[in-house]
Amino acid sequence: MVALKAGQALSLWHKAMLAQVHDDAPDLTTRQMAILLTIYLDQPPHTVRGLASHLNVTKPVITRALDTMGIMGFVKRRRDERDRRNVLIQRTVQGSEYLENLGILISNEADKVI
Amino acid sequence: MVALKAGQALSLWHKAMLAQVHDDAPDLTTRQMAILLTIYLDQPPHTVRGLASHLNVTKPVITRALDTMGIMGFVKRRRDERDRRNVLIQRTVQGSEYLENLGILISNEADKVI
DNA sequence: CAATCTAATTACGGCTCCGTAATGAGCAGG
DNA sequence: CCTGCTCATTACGGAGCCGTAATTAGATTG
Repeated sequence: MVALKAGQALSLWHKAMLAQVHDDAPDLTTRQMAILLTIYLDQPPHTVRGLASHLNVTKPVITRALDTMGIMGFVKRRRDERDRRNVLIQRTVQGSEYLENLGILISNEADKVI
Repeated sequence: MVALKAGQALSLWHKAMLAQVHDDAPDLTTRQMAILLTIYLDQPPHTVRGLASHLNVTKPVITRALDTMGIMGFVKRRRDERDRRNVLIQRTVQGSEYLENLGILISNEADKVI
């Protein structure tokens, strides 16, 4: 992977967005997507507070996003037994597959950008 | 620009999403972003009907997105004088700057992906 | 020139998200 | 134990987007 110029970056972004819109897959909001990717790409453990501070949003935003993505089956919650105030957010098979497909999709579109 | 593997693509996507969330710039929905990019990257003329068919969404979706992005100053409308039923969607300086910055942002993040 | 077709918009009811503020539950120190 | 603190969630009113259906305005055809 070498330099991606601004124009090519926009073109890639365009294709990826179009693919997302065309897919009638559930489309997450920008915040939800950022949260999901953080959960899957950054080192655990993940807590509501940690995610809120990392993304610089309020905690209810995280709670609601976890609710929504929990229903979608992309994440699940577990109580931290060492400090039961904490909630640990965990990955799921379904979430992994969703992101894997997304990665492939973007990668494929990148190949089409000269 | 050469091969972008799925994992790298996800990482890039992640960073771009995080940057979008951190910026308190107005964050567009996926559909709005797809519409805006189509207007700026594809050949004009652009009409409501054409955009709706290109993105495979209903016309009110386009109308509403144009309303919102019009208020933001990212696009403007003009009547087609040859067939006054049509509305031609046009670019603005502000919209160009917005997308230019977005392209640079993504490009910069791409540089950080090994 | 009336009937018909087409483009875009508006209307409407429903759903989701937002931010702020209040609430519930668990830990910790005196 | 009880007071204070922290973590997460819920409550609430407001705003935006959705899809379907109706509406407005302009073109077209016989």
